[in-house]
Amino acid sequence: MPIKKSASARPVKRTPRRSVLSDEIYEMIKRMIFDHEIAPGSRVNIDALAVQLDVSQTPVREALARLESDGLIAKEPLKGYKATDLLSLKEFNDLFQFRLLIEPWAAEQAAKLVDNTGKTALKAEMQSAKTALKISGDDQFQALTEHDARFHALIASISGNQSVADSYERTHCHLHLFRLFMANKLHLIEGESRAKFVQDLFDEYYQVGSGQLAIKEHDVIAKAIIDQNSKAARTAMHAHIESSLRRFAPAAQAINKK
Amino acid sequence: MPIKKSASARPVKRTPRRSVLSDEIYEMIKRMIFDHEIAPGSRVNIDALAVQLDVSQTPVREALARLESDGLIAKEPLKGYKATDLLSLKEFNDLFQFRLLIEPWAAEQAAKLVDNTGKTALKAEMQSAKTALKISGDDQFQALTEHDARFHALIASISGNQSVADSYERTHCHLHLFRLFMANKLHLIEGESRAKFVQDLFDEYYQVGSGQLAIKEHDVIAKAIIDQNSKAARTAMHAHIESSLRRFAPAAQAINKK
DNA sequence: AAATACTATTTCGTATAGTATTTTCAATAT
DNA sequence: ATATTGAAAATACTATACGAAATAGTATTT
Repeated sequence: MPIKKSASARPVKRTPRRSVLSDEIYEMIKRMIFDHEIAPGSRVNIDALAVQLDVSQTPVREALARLESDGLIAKEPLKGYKATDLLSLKEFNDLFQFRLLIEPWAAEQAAKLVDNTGKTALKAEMQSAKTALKISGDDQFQALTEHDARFHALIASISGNQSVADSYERTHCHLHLFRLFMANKLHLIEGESRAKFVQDLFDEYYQVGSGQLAIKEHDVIAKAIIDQNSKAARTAMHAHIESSLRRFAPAAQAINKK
Repeated sequence: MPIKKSASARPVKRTPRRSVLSDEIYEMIKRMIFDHEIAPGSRVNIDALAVQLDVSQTPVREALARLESDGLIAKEPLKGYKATDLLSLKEFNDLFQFRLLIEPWAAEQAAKLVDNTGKTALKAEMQSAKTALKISGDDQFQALTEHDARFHALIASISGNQSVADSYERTHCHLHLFRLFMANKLHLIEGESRAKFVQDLFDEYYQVGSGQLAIKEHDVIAKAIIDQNSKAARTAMHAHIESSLRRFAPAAQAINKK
């Protein structure tokens, strides 16, 4: 009786991979765009990227094709891929207008349809927000951004309408807003002599002050949904998005003015 | 006096390709999904597809990656791609609910912002609708579907909000609705003995009757926009989408009941 | 200085080989 | 009969090398 070849060849028999390389690469590249490792507007060379990530071109190409559909990477035929530019002021306003069309409705629906699972998830997400507030430095803004993304996606999901949830996800608004924030920050750092001072003010304004405010607004929304008060949920979401628009507008303007 | 060099040097040289192969393949595959050459829910074999289209796997993979982002193809890691299933009744309703959130607003904005270029484009599109009504048979439904897709996309574009326009395009609603229609038709053909009779009724209802009705509704919307009557445009668009929902609902129900 | 020609780089697509995983299907056991 | 098992086949995934075609940059000529 021969020894099982398959067993001897793969003695440990590692658990089957649940994801494929191209998916990981997709996430990696998205991450690189997220934190300016790939700067807005910069060229993306497939070869170089493949070498850098230590994979072949095949998964990189698939990832870039998906990122193009997502609107995070732009393709110019025969010239290559480049990271999309930062949001123009118009795109910024358009994006928030779009969110105003779907998110207040989503919050309203969520309040109508939420079940115990949804309520638990909402409470957990708000708990994670409180944790994020304890972090300090740049990481705090990133943590808050990620909470924000999850919070809004969660509500879209609880609304029960997949089309709405998908359309929200595909805006990648948290990614675009974070890029604006980072670009603004980098700009300030390289700026005049008062850069450090301005930066500190900026940090305080955006991270601590604004962060706490945003989370307070999230709290109102979450409570309204948990109370199944649909009108209050809609109103609170509307107010939150407009408030968020006002918070980010200076950064969007500064970048476009530059 | 020398002959214009740029003219003499270039004419022989064939015009540079404006698109790359993977884009053409993307369109081809989308087309194959559109008219059930790739049936809903069926597996998509990359190898076979590459052979069939007479290209290598690379452009096919890029196209499929994009189609997955579009939600037209689903990927299961290590198992491969498959065409998405037909819309469930819930997805169907969700989709129309989503459209109700953005399209009436888009029509309203379009009426406010439309310029002469937009008015001309709207008139041209309505003219093409009249032409489509003259076609007979199955092609008519396809022609009407394509007009419908262009009409709604045009209004979203005139609204000036790129986020809104993109989100509409990405629903690919005309594609999904056409697939529902075709599936229903195929189902009827393979059905009972009264199939032919029912089919004729169906044709008349959906193609001639419904087609003319849809175009009448488009006319109302187009006129409101051209008149820059924003409230009327919003109302007309809202009514049209609800009317369209009612027209397609029987097909969506029939398929889900099957 | 401007047009042209040439070179280098890069993108795009092909071809192929190898590995990992799923699927198929028949033999075996329950 | 049903379920389990295990090899074989099919398929998905990744790597790699190469070549054609377009673009970008440089040098040369007029």
